Order: sequence, then structure tokens, then C-alpha cells
Amino acid sequence: MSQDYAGKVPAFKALSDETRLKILDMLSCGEMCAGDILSYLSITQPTLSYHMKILVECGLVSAARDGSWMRYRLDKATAEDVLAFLGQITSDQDDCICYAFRKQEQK
Amino acid sequence: MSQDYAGKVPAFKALSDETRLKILDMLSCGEMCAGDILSYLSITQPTLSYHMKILVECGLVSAARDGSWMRYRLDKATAEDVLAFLGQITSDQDDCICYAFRKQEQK
DNA sequence: CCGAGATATTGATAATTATCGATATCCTGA
DNA sequence: TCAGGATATCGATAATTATCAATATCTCGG
Repeated sequence: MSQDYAGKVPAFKALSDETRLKILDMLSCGEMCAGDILSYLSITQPTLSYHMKILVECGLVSAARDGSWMRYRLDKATAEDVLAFLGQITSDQDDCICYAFRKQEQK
Repeated sequence: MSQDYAGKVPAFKALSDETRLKILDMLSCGEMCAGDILSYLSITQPTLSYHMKILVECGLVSAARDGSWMRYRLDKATAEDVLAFLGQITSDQDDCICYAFRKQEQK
């Protein structure tokens, strides 16, 4: 199998939550600190911290301390990677698993 | 807000499982029936049926009866839609929510 | 219309997830 | 070094998820 399906799961899990989709969109034009993000959402501070951790751990967001603030930034390389993966598995490719399977069947 | 975040969540939930990613990849080159899909996975028949239901309900896969078989097919329009959405929220766009927020702050 | 094969549903269970209040940690300025 | 603001972690809980065995439903051929 040509694809690392399991490796992409954390990113899609991160994307499967409305709050986190909003956060990503907020970060798409530039970095923001936690307090600013929080001010536009109806969740508590610990809940935001939980969501940011998920976004950082899957690589979609990078975090940097700025004094007592945390600055969060969208990691466009990871986003591109997820986009490319999704594009691959939803389009007809020579190296997709169905091709390998069908070759097998023809034996 | 320009985006229907909540509306995209079911599709990303569907994508956040290794088995379902494999199934989508299998379907990317053409339709398959349940039994064939099952033969390439290490899960039981009820579990496959459960996963197929999730993929169909979010629109990423369409299902058609063919006698006693079910033929499943990737819905490329929905896939394109998810791709476009993900592309939008991870790139700098005039109509993204961060822009609206920042305009607000400048008042 | 009956039996067999294909798929779906049900019921149960273990694991994961989202959320919050309380509390801890970290950093800066005085 | 101490207080206060910003963020993270902990502990608890309710909701959701993935999985299976058992069973039901559907469809075709005879």
C-alpha cells in the first residue's frame, strides 16, 4: 500500500471538530495568541488549551511562546500535505491500493 | 462567518479513521461491492456496514443496490467540496473569519 | 414461496472525546 | 521575590465511537 493512512488520521481527527475548524480559519491569515482566539469562541480557557494541543500535536498548528502569551500559527506545509493526501486518495492514481488489488485479481 | 464549519464536520469525522481512508482509496478508481471491499480488510461484515453507512451519510460515497450486492462509489463532487473547503480555511482569503475579526478590532 | 447468500440492524462493551471547574505552572514587571 | 496575568494540566463526567456476535432483512434462483 502506497499510503500512510494511519499517519494521516490525527490530522483528520483534528479537523473533525467545528471549534478547531474555526480556529484554523482564524489562523489562516496570520498568527494569533490564545487569548485572542478565545475571545472569538464560546468555550472556556482550558477547553481552548485542549483544542490547541490537538492542533499542535497533529502538526497543523505550531506554537511559540511570546512572554506569557502563546502565539499560534497555521503550519501551511502540513495543511498542504493533508490536502495532497486527500487529493490522492480521492482521485484515480496508478499507485492506489485498488489498482494493486485489481492486478492481484487478474492472476 | 463565511464558512459552514459544522456542515463539514461529518465528512472530516468520516475521514478520521484508517479503515475508512483505505476504503475511500479503494473506491477512487471505480466502484466496488461490499464483499470485495471486505475481503481486503481485517474487519467483520457488520463493522464494514457501519463504516459504509458513515461514508454514505456524509456524502463521500454513494451506494446502489445491484441485486443482493451493494455497489459503492466515491462521490467525487463531495470530495472536491471537502478539498476546496480545506484549501479555503488554510489559505489567506479575503472572506475568512480572521479578516472580519481584525476589521472589528480596528474600530 | 423457500433457502441461501449478501447486507443491515441491534445490543453490548470498551475506548475515545469534549467539556468544565479547580488548580498548577510559567512569565513579567514592580 | 512576589503578585498577577496567561496558559497548561488534572480529575470528573457525559457523549460519541469502533467493534463484534447475534439476528434481521433483502434478493435471487429454483
